[in-house]
Amino acid sequence: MAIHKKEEFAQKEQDLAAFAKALSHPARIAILKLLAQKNECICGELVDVLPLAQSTVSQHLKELKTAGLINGTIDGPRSCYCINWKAFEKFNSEFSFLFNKLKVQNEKACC
Amino acid sequence: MAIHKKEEFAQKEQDLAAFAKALSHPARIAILKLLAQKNECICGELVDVLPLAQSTVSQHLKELKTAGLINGTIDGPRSCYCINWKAFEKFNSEFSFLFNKLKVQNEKACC
DNA sequence: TAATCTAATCGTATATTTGCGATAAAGGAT
DNA sequence: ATCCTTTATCGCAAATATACGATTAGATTA
Repeated sequence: MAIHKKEEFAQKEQDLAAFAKALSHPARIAILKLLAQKNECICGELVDVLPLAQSTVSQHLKELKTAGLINGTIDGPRSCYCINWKAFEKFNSEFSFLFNKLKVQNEKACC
Repeated sequence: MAIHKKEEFAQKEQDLAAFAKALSHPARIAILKLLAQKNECICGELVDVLPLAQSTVSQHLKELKTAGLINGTIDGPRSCYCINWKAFEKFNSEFSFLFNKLKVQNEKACC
């Protein structure tokens, strides 16, 4: 892939794609589910539950954090994570908007 | 990546991840938008609008089709595409379900 | 201070994705 | 039958993603 083409698309399309990309691995879906099953931040624990090495889990967490889907705070020698609802809702509504818009415009889709 | 780890996660998590993966490139988001702006199937046209070579567009279409997000029919020497609403709605509602479920369980998220 | 514990980062190997040009396949036009 | 048009596929190169062990960094404990 000699040339980057992603930049040539609209910013909104890039943002949606980046959001989807963050969700595009089962490990990251699983992490989000685990973060949701607790009503407090999770410090560690993820490595024990997931079938992955500590470094790999840390890498997935970093990706989710970079994408803005989770927050991480340092608590002594640990790191605690929870879902960033604001960003999450934002992207969810953007997706819903796209999907609903598509649906309305295409009720008589052909094939 | 010597070993495949994706298979060790729950099927539902794999399905959601696969859906997100299909949406994880701006070109594919753009294709879906273009398919939605017409009330009929698009035969060609996509290559003229997108900043990509014909073979690359064809490849993205194949990925969307493999993921089940679009339908394709052959019309003489052309191929026509439109969105597969059934699959699209299914995944959308699954995502919404996941997100809403998370939201309800986590109204007092901490960080 | 030294030992320990947790988590991030580094280095590396391998797999996958992205992109293009070239080619093939298949129907329509001359 | 021969050309043309359209689209899929092949083959390749380069970039990214995935995963792990080893190491580092930072804080708590003995």
